[in-house]
Amino acid sequence: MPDSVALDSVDLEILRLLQNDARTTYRDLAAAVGVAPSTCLDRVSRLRRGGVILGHALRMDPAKVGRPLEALLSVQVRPHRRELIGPFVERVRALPESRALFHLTGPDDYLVHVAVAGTADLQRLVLDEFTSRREVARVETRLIFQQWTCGPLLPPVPQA
Amino acid sequence: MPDSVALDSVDLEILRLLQNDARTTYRDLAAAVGVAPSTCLDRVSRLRRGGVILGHALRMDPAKVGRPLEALLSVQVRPHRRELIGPFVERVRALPESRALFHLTGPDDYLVHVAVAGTADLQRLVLDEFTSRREVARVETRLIFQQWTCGPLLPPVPQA
DNA sequence: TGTGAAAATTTCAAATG
DNA sequence: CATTTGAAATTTTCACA
Repeated sequence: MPDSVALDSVDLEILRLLQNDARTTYRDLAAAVGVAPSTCLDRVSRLRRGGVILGHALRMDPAKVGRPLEALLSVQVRPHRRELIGPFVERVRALPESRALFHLTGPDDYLVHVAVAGTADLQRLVLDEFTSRREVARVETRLIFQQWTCGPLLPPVPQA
Repeated sequence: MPDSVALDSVDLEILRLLQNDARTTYRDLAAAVGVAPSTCLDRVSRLRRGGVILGHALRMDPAKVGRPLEALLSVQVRPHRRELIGPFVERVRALPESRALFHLTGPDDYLVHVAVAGTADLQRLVLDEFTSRREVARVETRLIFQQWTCGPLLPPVPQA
């Protein structure tokens, strides 16, 4: 599978519309883009097969399911070797509190985005699932006041 | 709209399945959960109206659209006053490179998740869109080696 | 890529327990 | 009164032009 995929203006417009609402019908896509619905189906199938579209995700409000507090945990794993970080990553991913996990450059190796019931739940999570582990050298906790999604992801404009 | 919503086992199972694949049909949901398809439609409509389901998002691979490098930017905005941070947030959200934006506790006020074409593009972004701004006091850049999504978001288990 | 028809799904009103 | 039934409306899907 090639690293990047050739996308024409029809593909780009379809991606833009689907990022706005992933449930847009082929009929509506077709009307907006100016091609036949079956062409939209073909384009979307191609984008899926090409790996441009990875899937469809449900956007949920964590607060509405009893997790009104979100936080980012910066975690140092020491020693930072493969035999330790593999299990660490899988354990973190399996936590019901985890929303996303990043492996980063810099002094803090991992960033974990979590959603919890409150500060007590957050304290329990940090103490029981992170700092109590031998491979976890340090955890820094920052609360999320607010978060925003951003505009559609599109190819960079070629610099002149 | 209430802060949280009463969810029975049917709702929870539907949410779990839809988080796994948001395109699961009502027919398949119904078969898996053990109710009629129309009941699934009713439950999902309710979850949408109740704000539990915020929408359906397309998961895309940034690398496939010419943005193979991702990074997190920690940004200090000084002075941290409403009349400065409102425009800052809107400008950042409108950048084609921005994927997500967080307002955090701690010394770094904002975290910006960006996807760029390469290190040159990242340098341009940091210099032209962040450090050149008067209200931006400091930017710290960390590259993302790898990222993972996590298991389904479900209500916390009541502590005994 | 479009046409048009078949298959599947979504949606809803009425019936059911 | 939430759920199911059953049918209509819509969408998805595909063979062929």
